[in-house]
Amino acid sequence: MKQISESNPLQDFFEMDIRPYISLKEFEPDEFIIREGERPTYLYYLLEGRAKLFISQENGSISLINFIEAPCFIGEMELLDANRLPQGLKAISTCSCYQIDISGCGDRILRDVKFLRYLCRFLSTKATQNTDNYMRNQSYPLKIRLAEFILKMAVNGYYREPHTEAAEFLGVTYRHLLYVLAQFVKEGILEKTKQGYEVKKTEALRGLIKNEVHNSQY
Amino acid sequence: MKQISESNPLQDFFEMDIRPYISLKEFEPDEFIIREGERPTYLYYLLEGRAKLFISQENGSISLINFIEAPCFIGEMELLDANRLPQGLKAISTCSCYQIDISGCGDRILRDVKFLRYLCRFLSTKATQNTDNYMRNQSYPLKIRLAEFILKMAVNGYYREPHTEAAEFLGVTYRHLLYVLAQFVKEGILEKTKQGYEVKKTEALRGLIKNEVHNSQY
DNA sequence: GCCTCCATGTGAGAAATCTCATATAATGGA
DNA sequence: TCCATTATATGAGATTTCTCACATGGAGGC
Repeated sequence: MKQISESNPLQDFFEMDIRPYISLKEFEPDEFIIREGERPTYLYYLLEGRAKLFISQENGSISLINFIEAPCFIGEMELLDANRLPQGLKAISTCSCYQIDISGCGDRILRDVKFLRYLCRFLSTKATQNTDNYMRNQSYPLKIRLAEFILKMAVNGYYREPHTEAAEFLGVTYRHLLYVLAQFVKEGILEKTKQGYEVKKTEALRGLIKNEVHNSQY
Repeated sequence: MKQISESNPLQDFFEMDIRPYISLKEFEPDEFIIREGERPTYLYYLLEGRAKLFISQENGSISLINFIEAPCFIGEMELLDANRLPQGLKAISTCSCYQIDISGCGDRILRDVKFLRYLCRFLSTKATQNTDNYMRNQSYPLKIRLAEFILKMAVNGYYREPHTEAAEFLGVTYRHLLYVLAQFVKEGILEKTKQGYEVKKTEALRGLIKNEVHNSQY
């Protein structure tokens, strides 16, 4: 955790001098960036890496609900709305972030017009992208969505998500997920090992996605 | 279009005095609130009514992409980002709005901390809701999603969306949409007339949705 | 009027997905 | 250790949804 002193790209998002509050922070794969229900003491800006958002249901089970991809802010919702209960966020790959100590400057950030404007633009752009994404995705068969999912979740060439979690996220039954995974294994795209499913043909997965996207332009 | 002079609920969202720029405006069903590609001259706040968001594809066809429901701002994305090309928005039911003349105060609004903060909170809450909604929906069979869709789209008890548009929005084939609509007719939930499908059993549609939501809590 | 285009509508078989039943590890308490 | 719970795994039949083929009707251009 070293201090940033010189010019910093993050400074572009603010009118105030944010640099005194910034430090660098890395999270290892599977490490929690934010624990569910625990109010974060930092506002993060994810420079590199992927993370997954969780929420736990009334019945106690945990659900994967979304992905976070660099570059973007993390924890801005909790900063904006003190009443919102934070969702859990866990690193997929190594995540390097700037962390901004909001205990020192949270109220000033919330009066920084440049930052608020940037955030509004970012959030509305993301909303549009999310909608597009949902619309595009909903008509694809599991084979395609699973291909995307595996590529997003794989670390060092290995896919090792719990099937129950994946099935819920993908909106299909456990049974059917297993069925399609078995197809991938039969086609030699995946190989089952003790460390998880090894991705043998990344290109085949990418191909599935690309073809489907293009076919849908009818 | 009458002037608002006394206290106004919209004022709560702003630090500046917004009242001089506000007027009331009503849109009839099927009337465009924003035409695609045409930069709106007002920021709207929808008080009552429902509207649908459109976008036209590269190939010239038009796609329904989302719903807007009161109360919420309309046109805030275009205000925030002058480069964004506006999506089309059409009233489903009668929509009453406040309209804020941004030619007179757009730059002041964009420096209004209270407004920007409200908008950030609103956008992030909406993003969360959208995600939840999408997650919940994706696993439902068409029967359920169509029930919701019909309830949202019906005006005065009549559903009359073009099937091509509806099928695309719901992410199913035209063929299958027709099949499920025919089921609804057979069950006496809908009745086909020259003015569109008449909704005969609103409660049956609501029941479909509710049951499915509850069943999914396993 | 005639032609084209597109939305509407129907049938039949195939593919995707679900339900249910059942069995075997793996995991976490008591 | 043993038990209870949960994740993993597979089979078989039912339901949902898709594909494709084809027919009809309306709207606009000429």
